[in-house]
Amino acid sequence: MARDYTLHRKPTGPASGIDYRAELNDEQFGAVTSSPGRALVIAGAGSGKTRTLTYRVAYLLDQGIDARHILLLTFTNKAAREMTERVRSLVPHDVSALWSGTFHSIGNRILRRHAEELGFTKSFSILDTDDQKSLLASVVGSMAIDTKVRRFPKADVLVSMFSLERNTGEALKDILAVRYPYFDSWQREIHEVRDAYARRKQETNSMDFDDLLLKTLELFRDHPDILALYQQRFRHLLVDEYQDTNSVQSELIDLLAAGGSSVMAVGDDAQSIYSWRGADMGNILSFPKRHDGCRVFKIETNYRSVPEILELSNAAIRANRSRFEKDLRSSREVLGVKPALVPLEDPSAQAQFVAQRILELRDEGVPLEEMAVLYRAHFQSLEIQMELTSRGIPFAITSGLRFFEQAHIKDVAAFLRLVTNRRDEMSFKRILQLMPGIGNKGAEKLWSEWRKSGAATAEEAPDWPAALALKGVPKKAAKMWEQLGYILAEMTPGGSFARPGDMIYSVLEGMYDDHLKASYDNYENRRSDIEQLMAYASQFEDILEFLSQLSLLGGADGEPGGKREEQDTEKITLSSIHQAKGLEWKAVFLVWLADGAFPNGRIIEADDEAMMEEERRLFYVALTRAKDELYLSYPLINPKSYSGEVIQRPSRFLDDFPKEMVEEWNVSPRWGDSWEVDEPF
DNA sequence: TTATCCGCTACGAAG
DNA sequence: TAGCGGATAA
Repeated sequence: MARDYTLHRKPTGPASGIDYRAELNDEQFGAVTSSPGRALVIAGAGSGKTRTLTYRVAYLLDQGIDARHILLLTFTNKAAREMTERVRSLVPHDVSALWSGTFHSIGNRILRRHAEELGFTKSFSILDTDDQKSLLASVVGSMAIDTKVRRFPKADVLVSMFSLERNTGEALKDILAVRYPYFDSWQREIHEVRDAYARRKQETNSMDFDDLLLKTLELFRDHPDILALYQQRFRHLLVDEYQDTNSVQSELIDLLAAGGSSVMAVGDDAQSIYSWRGADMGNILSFPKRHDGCRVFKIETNYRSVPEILELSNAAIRANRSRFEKDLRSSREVLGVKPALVPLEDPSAQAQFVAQRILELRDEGVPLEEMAVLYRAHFQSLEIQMELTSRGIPFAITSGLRFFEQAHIKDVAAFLRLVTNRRDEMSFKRILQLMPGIGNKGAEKLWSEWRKSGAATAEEAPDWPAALALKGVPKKAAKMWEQLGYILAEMTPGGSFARPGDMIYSVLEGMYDDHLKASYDNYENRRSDIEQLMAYASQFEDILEFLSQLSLLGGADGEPGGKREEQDTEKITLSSIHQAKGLEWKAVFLVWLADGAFPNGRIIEADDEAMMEEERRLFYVALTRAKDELYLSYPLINPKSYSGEVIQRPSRFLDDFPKEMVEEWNVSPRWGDSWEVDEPF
């Protein structure tokens, strides 16, 4: 017989004194102050979703809930950071015990604590897409598959196949049949590659991004005692962007909630744009069914956009068949200016138009911070970047290549990964291939020597220079090889780990700086990137935490360091629509609205209704980012298309709303001068 | 086996 | 235009 006993912890702080009634509208108030239990909040674009969630956290704290009982899950690091900050500024409570983060980062946190139960050590490495590709290439290479006779899927295709399988829970066989019929004849081999890949990850003590979710789920399923631990701890679960959860994420929540915790899931079906990584709108639709006594709150007042923009958005999304009927009402006054529809001759004219209009808006008093250029895919920002640069307009771009995915950053990180996880095959080989005379094959050989030597799996820290006495080191590499021993020894003084920042210093000065000078023409840039990384690293005491952050933080919102002076200067934002989700600006330029660019050509070809509807939701997300002014533009000709000069059709999404909702601008060039914009009135 | 050069192709979104 | 795979030189 167990006895229930309650531990009364001292309250984490005084009441916040927030007047919830006054600071929230009725719809928000209802959700924020709802009693514990299960709740689904359907919150339209711009309706104060973040506000609702952060006030909910504040409300829970005010009710005397211990911060450590709250788990706040988001999809992006930026959202996590923003919410934590807003909560911090809202309440006087100490919230350091509150867990908030992306699903992946929370998974990582849990897995580090219990890695042993799954046959890993807590210093497991995290493989990014790049590492996954190399590992898969190595797996395929070792399997004697004759890729010459018939085309075998390339590593990046394999990555998406396996990822889709794991994130949707569908069988690989079915995924192949439906999405990759042309590889169906390789079915047996693909399954073998998948299994060998899983074994290699285990052997090398590494997890990929999908593992961070799936292994957490596995941990909970196979270890009821551990699950119970977290069920007890997290009495209040809050999930942002619930419509974008995939089967693994939704199951994780359901499992955690099964112990009787409260759950508040917030989302908007019209903004579900991640099905390509397994997101399933069905999760939000069936949420009330899966959770007993679930209450549904709808928040439909839009505070963001003027009626002209909101009506256009509503009309655009209405073209989708599968959606909840929902009409957002704008709380704002009619502005009297319609969104602009701007056809332009070609991409460079489009870039010039955007740049010129940005300057005009700034003269009218709109700060650069309040403007954004959005596009479907990163490469579509190229001309605009060049134009802004040449006109001296400062911009911040959420770049396609993340900071930590650049080769030189990954090279340096490989050293740190290797000292924390000596079974890290990818890092070991990566370091070796920096040396002259060692390529793919050489690295492979030395890796197996290294494994044979036993140092890879030894319990205690190796004497590095001695441990590296391996057979088969080419003469050309001998000098650097010796140097490597010293560097690794320096990184692990007395068998413990040096500080992350010092480790990077050792790598840079001990060896990598020479490599940079020898291999790249932009040595200075790369060196300063690494110095930036060093500065960022010195905020960390714990090497494992630093490496986790490096893998989990996108350069998009977490560019390490970020030059301080630059942060003060006013900048306009360039961003993909996916990354713009949840953000807002006074003026938004949505560019490249041409069929084939947006909607994306592959989706047009696929001729799949569901995919097209998701694309349209993406369009909707873009439109609803704008508060006051919206410019929809497209180039008529694409001269840089690889099939030569191509005349483009305007995006089919532009047909989804009546022409009267926009004002068409005729832009004509004036030569020898800047472009002139003829406004109809 | 590695390093380099050259022609050909494809150009999606994120943790 | 970069990023590759294949061919060739070292």
